[in-house]
Amino acid sequence: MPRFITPKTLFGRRLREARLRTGIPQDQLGVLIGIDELTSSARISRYENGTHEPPFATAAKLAQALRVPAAYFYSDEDELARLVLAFGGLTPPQRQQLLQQALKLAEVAGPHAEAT
Amino acid sequence: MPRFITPKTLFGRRLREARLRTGIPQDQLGVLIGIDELTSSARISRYENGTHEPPFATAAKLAQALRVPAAYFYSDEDELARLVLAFGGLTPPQRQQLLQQALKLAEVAGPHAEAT
DNA sequence: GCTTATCCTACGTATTCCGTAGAGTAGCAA
DNA sequence: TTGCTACTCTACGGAATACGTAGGATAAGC
Repeated sequence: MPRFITPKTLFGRRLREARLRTGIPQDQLGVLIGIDELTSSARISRYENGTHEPPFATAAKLAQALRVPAAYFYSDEDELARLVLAFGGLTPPQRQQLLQQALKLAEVAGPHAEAT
Repeated sequence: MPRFITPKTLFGRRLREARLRTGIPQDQLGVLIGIDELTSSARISRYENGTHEPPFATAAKLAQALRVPAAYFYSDEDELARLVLAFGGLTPPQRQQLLQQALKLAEVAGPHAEAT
């Protein structure tokens, strides 16, 4: 069996990206979110490879463990993924500032676009 | 039975928010993503109320129908949700610009934060 | 070769979702 | 009031999916 299967899902790709950034193995990540050490590697592996898709509650725990917003795992476009990631590293006032910038750009783009 | 149950999940809350913004009923939304008209209201209702959680493929279709990034449904913080929403309404160059702004802010915030 | 660390997967069980069918609520008109 | 329509919710059983278990596969280092 191959050492690394290419993720078949967006979720799997993002999860692996985030996990490898931190450098921790699959089983350790599983334990971090409360999975029994015996089964944790299997679970994470299936998430990353895309054979199984976890419920959101699990995704949220993974996000917390990896220090990324949960929405990161579901960001289809890479630019959006990076934006979400950056947002997660900002202080509250910086987040406000970034949001204001986004809203201003959206106004110019087209008021028909959803930007409540 | 009450006319509107308060969503028990983040996904349900966001989905209802997005759907009501467009003003279309549950069954129409379901049909838009290819669900049979007979069953579509039931499905959407369960998603919104949080009794069931759809697979991501379904969430992606809903996002497309409602013209929001799929990540919007999984954005836990309201500010992030609005940011993602705004991003969805931008042109490619504007997205680039917004991302650059975010990365610059992230640098100042703390280089230890993940902002690759 | 052996050992260790890491990742993958087949099997059966458990959990969750889906389609069906129908009921509850609100609004409006006659 | 009654009836009609639009919209939303939910119980049930069958279908689909995830989970726990156990063990196999690969790569690196000794």
